[in-house]
Amino acid sequence: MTIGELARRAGVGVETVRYYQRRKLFPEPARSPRSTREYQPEALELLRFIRRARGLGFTIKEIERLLALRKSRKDSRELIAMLNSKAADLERTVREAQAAIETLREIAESVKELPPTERWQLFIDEE
Amino acid sequence: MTIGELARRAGVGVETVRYYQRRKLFPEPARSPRSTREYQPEALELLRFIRRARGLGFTIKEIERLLALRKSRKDSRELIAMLNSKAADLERTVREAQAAIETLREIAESVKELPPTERWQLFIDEE
DNA sequence: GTTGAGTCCGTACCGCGATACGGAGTTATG
DNA sequence: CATAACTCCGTATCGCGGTACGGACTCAAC
Repeated sequence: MTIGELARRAGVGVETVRYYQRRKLFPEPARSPRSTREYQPEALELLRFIRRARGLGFTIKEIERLLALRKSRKDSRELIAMLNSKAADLERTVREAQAAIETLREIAESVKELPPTERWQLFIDEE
Repeated sequence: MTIGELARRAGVGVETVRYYQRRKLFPEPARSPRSTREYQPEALELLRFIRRARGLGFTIKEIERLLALRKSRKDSRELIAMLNSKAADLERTVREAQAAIETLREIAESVKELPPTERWQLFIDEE
């Protein structure tokens, strides 16, 4: 598989694959005689893994760790810890976003009732 | 008020205030004879407004627009539209985060039951 | 035989929001 | 009168995750 085909099948850009390789997320594959990268099917799996993990909110640094765990095939404790901790991060994100949504709705409601001069006070956060 | 006092009272860093001024979010105040910035109380209000808007998820570009609206004291339609649109963005964020949380929980569950070799398949996103 | 698509490489740049640095000047306190 | 605490300014750097560029190459189809 060439880099273009790999990227297309994994749903990422060619430059992204090269970027992951620079970041050492992704091993440099063997080269063909004409020096183009030759990917094995496992590379596609790996790239999909990365894409999925990104989609779940893992950073590249965290994915490095996930990949190391995957390779070492040790016990699953750390993996489970990472999954739970990421879920907890996202719970916090959700709570914060929900609080912001509520505030936005409140402001929107009040704006309708207030004259232009007072309207903007709503935005001002004391403390 | 000096920049340091302003920043402290608004809960941001001195460099952040200077940054906002560079970005034209925040007007350059008058200067004292010794060339330090002299802020009026309104500056504190303004900075708190900005901090609040940031906390609600508005980008600096969006805040520029909010500030323009605030200044122009026109009707509130655009303001309300921005509030609703930001709330909608956040709703999407919430939904995405919740979906990710669910997936993470599912993976965590399944990981416990699977041998090391199959454990990682869970992560791989087809398509 | 040339056009187009793909690939190679290094490096630069993007958006976002800050944050840090360093050398110089001013002011209050001891 | 010196030490600390501010402030000034321009510019550089950070973290994050890419994305783009440009010149050179190989290859298949027409």
